[in-house]
Amino acid sequence: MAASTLTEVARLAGVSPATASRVLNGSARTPGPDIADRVRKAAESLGYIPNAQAQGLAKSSSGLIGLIVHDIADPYFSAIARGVQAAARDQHKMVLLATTAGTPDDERAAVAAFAARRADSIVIAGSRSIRQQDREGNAVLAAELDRYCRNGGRVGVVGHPVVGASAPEGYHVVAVPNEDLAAELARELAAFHNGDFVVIGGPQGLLTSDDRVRGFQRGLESAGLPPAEVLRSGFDRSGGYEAGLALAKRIKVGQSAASGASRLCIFAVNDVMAIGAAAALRSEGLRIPRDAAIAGFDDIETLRDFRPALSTVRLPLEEIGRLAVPVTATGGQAPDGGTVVPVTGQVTLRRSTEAVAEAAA
Amino acid sequence: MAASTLTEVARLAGVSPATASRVLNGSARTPGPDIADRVRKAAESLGYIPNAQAQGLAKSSSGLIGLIVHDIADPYFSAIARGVQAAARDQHKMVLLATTAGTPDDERAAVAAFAARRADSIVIAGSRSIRQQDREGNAVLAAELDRYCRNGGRVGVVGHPVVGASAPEGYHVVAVPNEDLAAELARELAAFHNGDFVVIGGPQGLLTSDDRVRGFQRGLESAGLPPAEVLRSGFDRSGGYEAGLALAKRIKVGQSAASGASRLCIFAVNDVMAIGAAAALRSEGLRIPRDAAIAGFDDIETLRDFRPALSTVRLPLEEIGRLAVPVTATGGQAPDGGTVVPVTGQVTLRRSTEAVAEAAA
DNA sequence: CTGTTAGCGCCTTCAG
DNA sequence: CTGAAGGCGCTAACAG
Repeated sequence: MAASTLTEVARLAGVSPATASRVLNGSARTPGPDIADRVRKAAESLGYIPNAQAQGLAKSSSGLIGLIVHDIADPYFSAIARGVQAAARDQHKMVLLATTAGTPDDERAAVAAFAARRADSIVIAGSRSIRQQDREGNAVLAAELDRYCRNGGRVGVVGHPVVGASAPEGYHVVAVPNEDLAAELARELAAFHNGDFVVIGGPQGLLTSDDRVRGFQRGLESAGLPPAEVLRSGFDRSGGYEAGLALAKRIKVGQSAASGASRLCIFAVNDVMAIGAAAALRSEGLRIPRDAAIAGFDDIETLRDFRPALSTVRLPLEEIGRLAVPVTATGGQAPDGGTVVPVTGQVTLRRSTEAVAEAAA
Repeated sequence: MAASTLTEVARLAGVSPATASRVLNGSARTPGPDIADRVRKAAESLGYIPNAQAQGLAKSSSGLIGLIVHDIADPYFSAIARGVQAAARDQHKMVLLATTAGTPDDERAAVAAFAARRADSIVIAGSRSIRQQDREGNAVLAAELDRYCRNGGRVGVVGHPVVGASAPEGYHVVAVPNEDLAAELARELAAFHNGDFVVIGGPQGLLTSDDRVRGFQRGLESAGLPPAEVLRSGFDRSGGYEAGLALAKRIKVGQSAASGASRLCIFAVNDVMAIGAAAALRSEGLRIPRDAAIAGFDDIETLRDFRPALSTVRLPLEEIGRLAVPVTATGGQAPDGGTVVPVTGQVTLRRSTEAVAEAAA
């Protein structure tokens, strides 16, 4: 027993399918009140549910928003996803989810799949990469996106424009001032921290990571300090953990050697990495902020109860997700192309970078 | 410039649409090697992307899996979502996301929307509720789901069967032994904890919460202990926080009064609540496990670095998500109806419930 | 093995 | 204000 169709409803109501369509789905004006009522009753009694596929085919639009993330279980992405979901709801659309682990080729496939489903818009949340190994992948992805745009699709990007994209009018980007915020963080830390600085960065070429590293260095410089050493690792917790392990050894050596060894200040380019690094230090018997200061970036909600409270840069993740959804021409003007929406964050210093009594050693 | 269609590809290749369809999309056997090649080239050069809506309409199936969660930013749900996503990928399907805050009426709407899109299956991850205020909502939801099943849809449910559902063959449930696991947790805690027990439960009527509370009480009983007092609060962090605040006051009073006041052991019915409660205690100057022991449930990954490490019951969340996706008849047998897949968890005792040196006070 | 003919369910001109 | 007709892009029975 398949779901009932519009035609069945129309027959039951004794009207034509066209009329039924007009009353049940948004048309100019609902026909004669009495007729309309009859149709609605018929629909009700049959438990009629319009076939969105058919509607989409006929109108060539789907009410779908495609969302691409690296990993939906990563709190950074799930926070953004919440925002996207909220925006989708406001637009009376649904969210189609794709996870790609950041692989350009998977992303391309996701875009193609979204295009196949005639998604009204696509939101790409993952950080862009310009690693050598991703060169070709990026090009193909850009081509796919361009085509999607040319066919009338809208794409929203969090953070950076898509590398190599060239359909100017289709892209909408939420610009996160990663570099500036990282610089500010560095300056604020430099104001009272007087030991060395170390950065735990993600893989070189990951734009978000690169921006934050660059910004941090710039901040140090503007505070009259030399650039920090940069450790490279994975952009996730385990990356932070590994780097943390390496740093822990170094710290311990330093402590046992010169008694004047200064306390290290570690900046991990995102909170999850920072937590990993902190866990590593702890596992080596070191304590924060006593033996080292540490700061992250993002201000992940789930991590706010972490102790010592993590210094970080607060990003309005949910808002970012909401803003990343392009406004498709539903009512008024045609969607303006090439939009850039700026958001801002806030340096948030907490316990993990507090100064400690000098006489620790 | 709309995307190119199969007909265009066929024309360019000099064959009929049917033939083109056969080679480009999965049919019995790809026609003549030479023809096939020609078609593929044509498709390539046009950048042809099949219109999934049209395919769906023709085949009446969509390659979509609907996922319903309370909140995608909640780590419990995002972990499950990751599993669902993985299963979807294996089935070459995409995930449609809906978030409902647990409101039966929103859930009903989501089911209807999924049905409209002809989702091949629907996964409901949120806890069921039998609160009085949800009675009617549940009934309507059940009706909607039943209808969806009758029309050939498959539904997978995490935890409990849908309240009031009655299309036996369509439902597939991943059975989480919440009650048994909570009982085991209680027994293990009772083995070495000798103070009072308190439970921070979610709203009465939330099945998952109820099960865990009941199980915990049963475990205490089997250990020869009286039942624990149960505090009711929201099923989220702030619920745990509020309850924690109340408990903190109580603990402090107890400590200042009789010197023999025993240490409380708090069981919050999920990790997020436990973290909230712990934060509350801390904000009142209390320390864990010194002033109170605390345990949660779920073993949320992001929370594993929390200190003191939280005792909890490990649930294979991602696996649960993966298992919750009904296997639709893609290759072999018709999907077996009314399946119940059991999963299991594991009591995991950590620092937050450790015994402390007696002479704390 | 390929081409032709019908729809899938709906929306949207166009007549009446 | 309503009904009839055509088509959205594709697949699935039939013919040839």
